[in-house]
Amino acid sequence: MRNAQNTRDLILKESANLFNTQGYKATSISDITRATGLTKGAIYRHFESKSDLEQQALRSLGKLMFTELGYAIQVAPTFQLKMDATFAFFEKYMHTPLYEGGCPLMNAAIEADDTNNALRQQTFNMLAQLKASLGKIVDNGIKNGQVIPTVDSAFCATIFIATLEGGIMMSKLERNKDAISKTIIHLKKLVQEISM
Amino acid sequence: MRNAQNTRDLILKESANLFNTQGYKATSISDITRATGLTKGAIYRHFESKSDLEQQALRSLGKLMFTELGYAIQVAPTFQLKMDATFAFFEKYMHTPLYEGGCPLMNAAIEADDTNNALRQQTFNMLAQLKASLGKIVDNGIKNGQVIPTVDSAFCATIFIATLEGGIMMSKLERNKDAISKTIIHLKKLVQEISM
DNA sequence: TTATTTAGATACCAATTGGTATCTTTGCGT
DNA sequence: ACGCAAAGATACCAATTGGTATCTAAATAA
Repeated sequence: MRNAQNTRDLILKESANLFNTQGYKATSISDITRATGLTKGAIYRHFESKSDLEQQALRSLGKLMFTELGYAIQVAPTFQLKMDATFAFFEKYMHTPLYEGGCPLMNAAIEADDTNNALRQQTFNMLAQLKASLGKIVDNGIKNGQVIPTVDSAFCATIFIATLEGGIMMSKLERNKDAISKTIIHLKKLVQEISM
Repeated sequence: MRNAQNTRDLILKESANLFNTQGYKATSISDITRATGLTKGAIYRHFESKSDLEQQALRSLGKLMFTELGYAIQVAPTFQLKMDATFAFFEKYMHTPLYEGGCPLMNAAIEADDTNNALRQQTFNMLAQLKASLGKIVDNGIKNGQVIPTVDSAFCATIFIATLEGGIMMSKLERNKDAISKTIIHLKKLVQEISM
């Protein structure tokens, strides 16, 4: 055929981009036809409904994010370097973003109210995964004698995520790296404090 | 007449509520007629366009926020108590919110892309005002010998805002106070560190 | 080469969007 | 009591929404 997999990927990629920049509700099927050069018929052949497409698009954004971040963390050998890699990943949202429109987790979290429970649930899971990832870095740091043993890994993970996400939000609004850079400087100090 | 000011206030209040919970683009004029019990005719008599209403609604949310926060800060006598009041204000988003839907600054910041420049500009100004407010607390703290003089007030303000906003986002998504509470504990430690 | 499956295009649908023109009602000043 | 201006209701508009039924074209299997 005209390669179903390729067009599916194209739809997913373009719609994910639009959803993450304009918002899920605010992006129409027509927007997606324009971005892909396809027609409605093609889109509805590959996806059951707009809601289905939204969920799959967010899933693909999440996969992209966790793949990239996970790799960056994995290749860094020590606790401090793993944290540096994490910070670098989030700072990248400003100059060479993996996807446009900022952090898909935050975007979906803000938009997905009670009217879009599927999206909310998915975003909730993304956050849980991110917390687990960062928590594990700290826990491994403790195991490896790089982090003070009394440190609360879940607490740290929450602080890291909240601060970074808030920094991205501010930097996106102000259209410069100032806020995210400051938050990272602050978090690096925190990393120092819990290191041994 | 049927009290123009009252209906204007009603429209503003209900639309602000809807905008802040569902989003600006996602809230239709019909939603607002339903919430107010008025008709389109009434709404378009008081507001030029939906965009006009959006801006005025955000302005009223901002005013509400800064009035409440400003007062809480003002009545607190010392640096540390002013910061405590600020934290308490943000923590309140979870149990007895001043308005539904979380922080209007963050909501508008995430939604207002390049397609809604009026809203973006306004949100930008709100953030600047918040940064100035918190920065001033620190600066006054320095003047009054309550904060270490070498502390960078703009830096602190950015950290405070980013961390709090990120915490609110997480807590709203997780539907419990865990994240915001943790971020506040963390920020209080920071306050301690810069105090003298 | 031909038949069959299937990817994608076209043309439609009712419902909803933001917005407007017009009509009715209400309350105030006289 | 009455007239008038303002407040709000009603009825419409074209454009767009998500979604579907149908049609055409392309690729594979025979």
